[in-house]
Amino acid sequence: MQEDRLRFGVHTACLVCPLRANPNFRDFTPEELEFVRNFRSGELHAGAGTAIFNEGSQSSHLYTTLTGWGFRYKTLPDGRRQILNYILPGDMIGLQGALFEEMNHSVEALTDMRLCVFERKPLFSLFEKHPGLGYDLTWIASREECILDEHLLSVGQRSALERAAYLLAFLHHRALASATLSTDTRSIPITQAHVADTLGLSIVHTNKTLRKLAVSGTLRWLDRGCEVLDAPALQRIAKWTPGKATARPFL
Amino acid sequence: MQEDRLRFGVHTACLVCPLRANPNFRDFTPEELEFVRNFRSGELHAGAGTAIFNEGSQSSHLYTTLTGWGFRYKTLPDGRRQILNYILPGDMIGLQGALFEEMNHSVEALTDMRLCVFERKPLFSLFEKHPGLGYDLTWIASREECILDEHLLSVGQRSALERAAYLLAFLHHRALASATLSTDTRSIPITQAHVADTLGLSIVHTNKTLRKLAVSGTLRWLDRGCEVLDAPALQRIAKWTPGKATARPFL
DNA sequence: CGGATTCTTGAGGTACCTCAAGTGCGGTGG
DNA sequence: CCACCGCACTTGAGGTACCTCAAGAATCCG
Repeated sequence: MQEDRLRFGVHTACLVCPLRANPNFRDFTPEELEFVRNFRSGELHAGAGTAIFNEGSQSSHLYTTLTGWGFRYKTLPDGRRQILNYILPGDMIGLQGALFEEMNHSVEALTDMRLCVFERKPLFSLFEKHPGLGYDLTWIASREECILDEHLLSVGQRSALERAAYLLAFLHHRALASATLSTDTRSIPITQAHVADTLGLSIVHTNKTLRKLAVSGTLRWLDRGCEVLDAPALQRIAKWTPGKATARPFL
Repeated sequence: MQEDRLRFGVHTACLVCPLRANPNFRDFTPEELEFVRNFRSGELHAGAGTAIFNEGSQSSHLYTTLTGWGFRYKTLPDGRRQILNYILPGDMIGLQGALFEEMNHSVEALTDMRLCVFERKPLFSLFEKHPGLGYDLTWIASREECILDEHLLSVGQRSALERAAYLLAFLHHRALASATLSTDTRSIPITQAHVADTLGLSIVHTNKTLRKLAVSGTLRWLDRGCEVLDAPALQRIAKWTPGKATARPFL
């Protein structure tokens, strides 16, 4: 929450961008790379627990996640919180704030995060000069929509057990796809309170539900984290299968 | 559901497009209008109840809604259905199908609909030749994302009464914004089964909840339709306020 | 007029909630 | 070093919001 945990770092070149090394992401043409390098205005470090965006605020920046985990959420006036989606390396943050007047959701860092910073203003020139990148932005927005569709199906129709299984299968799948699990701690860095606020369940019931999954051997709960042991079993319980992955655009 | 209720109509010019006459939508430049006219490949009439897209299918077309109501939904293997969002005049259908391999939701017509048909293939040239229209597509995808965020908050955190109030306030607001209420029948053309599948509630409980709203005088339920009598009251119950409207892009 | 669909209402069940207490761990300060 | 605190997780007991089953009334359609 503390603003002082946000700090801007040195202007590292895109050439050493950890995302470009990842085969899950698509390559830029040299011209595109050059444009993005200029578009980019710096790097930001956000400590775990830091607020990156607040609902209702205006923003002159947008970010691409380089490392770390975060989440998007909305709240009701009385404090009820709904987590909308999680943010992993390669994900863009704040596109809504760049297109509309203000953000209508908040973003918080789950772990320490490294973010690539872009100015909001030259966004339109991106569409003018590099139609391919404009296309990518539409692609990115559409992909987020797909994920939200699936979450809505989950919260609206699935039982507590199915929902929990879906969420962890989903996060596990995404972590693998952005190659954060193999390199990093191998566990998903969330608390049961996060799971509860994602699934629309109480913390108590979330705990009992996760316990069931743990005794069935499909996952293991650690302190403030979860390790998925049997992803196919979780997918079967949730009646969910991940979509086929294609080379993702980013930035 | 019957395919024979889908029929392609004559190629009416964009010049008489009912959306362009609506002040809620933004104007095209003459060049953009000319491009869109060529991009457009015809018009489609879909009868009430017709399936326009099916989850998992591939599509070579995308549509913009000219008149009528529809809805997007996903289902689980055992038949549970989640309605994701409603489709009104000016809304685009099938963008996901154009960007990804296949559709991951279905679309069905709620009333008779008139749709403007576009080919999927020349979509990229839209980004190349008219950056402004490419920007608009990103805007449109982002707006859908905003709506889904709010729905997710609703289904995950709001009580049955709040959810119902939110949904009807939301639909009422959208109908006004696309000017379908004043001209048309003035009522929202859905059944209580649709409301139930949107809110993640059973039909029985949905009925009892809507009844409460009806006796409090905020709405009236007609046969297969709903008339909103006191939109501000619904918004207060739901703890929701519509975002400020700006001139919307379309096509 | 009959059949299908939608809406309505009651009665009983259950999945999830709230309240309440207790454990274990990591961090902080004396 | 230990005492303390706060946070995350755990577990039990009782309550309630919503569900399922069932049946009836109203409306539309062929």
